Amino acid sequence: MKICFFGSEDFSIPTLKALIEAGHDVVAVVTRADKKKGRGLEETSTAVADFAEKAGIQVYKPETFKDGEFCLDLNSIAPEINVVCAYGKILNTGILCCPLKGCINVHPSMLPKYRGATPIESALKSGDKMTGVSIFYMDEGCDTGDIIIQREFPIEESDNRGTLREKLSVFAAGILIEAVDEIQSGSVKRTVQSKDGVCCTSLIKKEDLFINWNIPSRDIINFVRSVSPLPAARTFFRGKQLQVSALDIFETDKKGEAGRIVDIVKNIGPIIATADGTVRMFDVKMEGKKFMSSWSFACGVNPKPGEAFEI
RNA sequence: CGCGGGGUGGAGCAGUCAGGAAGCUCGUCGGGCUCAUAACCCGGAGGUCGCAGGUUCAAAUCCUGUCCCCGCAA
Repeated sequence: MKICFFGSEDFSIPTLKALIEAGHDVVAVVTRADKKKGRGLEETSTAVADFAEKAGIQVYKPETFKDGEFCLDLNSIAPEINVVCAYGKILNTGILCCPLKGCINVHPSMLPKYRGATPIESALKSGDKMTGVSIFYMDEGCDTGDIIIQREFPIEESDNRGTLREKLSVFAAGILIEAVDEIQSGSVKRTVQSKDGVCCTSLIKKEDLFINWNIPSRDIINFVRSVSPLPAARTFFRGKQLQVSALDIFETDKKGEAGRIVDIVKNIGPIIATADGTVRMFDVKMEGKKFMSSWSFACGVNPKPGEAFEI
């Protein structure tokens, strides 16, 4: 199949790779434009762009679709289908309608659940035990199109955003190949999305990264893993920002108001009160430092029971 | 030249502004207490204070250069 691939993140790469390895003719890769990024604000291309260039595929980095310029390019490329996987931009009608056999998207959730920008994070934050991957025909709406294949995937207790994204990216690649094969052979079936269980997700804002200690332990733990290792959950201690990698419930008799340290346990570190119990931290990162164990943090900073983590 | 923080015994920090004998919480080694202990007490080992120059009677501390790490912002 002659395919034009749209993707911008690490998540996109296993899918792109699978398409190439399955012998499909990936004629072009479209990725987000280079951005100034990091210390020193150097222009950085996406991982997808680097991968595609190594594979010798033509790379496009359109700034916008509004001027119709890229649409002309795409028409001359004339792919049979567009495959979109974590591209990061909304495609307009011109792009969607260009390929004869349609435009399909890889979405890491069981649609119509968790439509939108942060399906993986939302599943973790909700404490779900299962999530999945949906391959669907794109339409004008946001993740509302007809489903081609949908398959469940388990979430482990130990998973966080990083590990689950990685697993799902590989899982998704396999399913996408099946979907493309069905399209190629003409055996593809379309299923309209259920009207029930619709649920939309939005981007995670910066202020959403701060830990609210005044909710149940389980919810805090799930929240922290939904943003770990990046962009990482934050809290404040003595006016300085701390990043926290992971939390777990730690039973103790000591009590305190939410956010306060109730005890310092040797080789574990500070024990912190929540709305309904107490938790421990694993690794923490202070401003200007690298991640260190919670116990190292306790050795260096010497927190006292009664002190509070804020915001 | 986007803004900022940091590199101090094995770990994590303080000390730097107002130069003058290397500190704190741990770990480690030896001894003691104890039925016992990851608890407690006593004692010891371990550091060219990132690297290179400079100022000074004297530099972790001031000046210059250099390498590495991190946060913000995007």
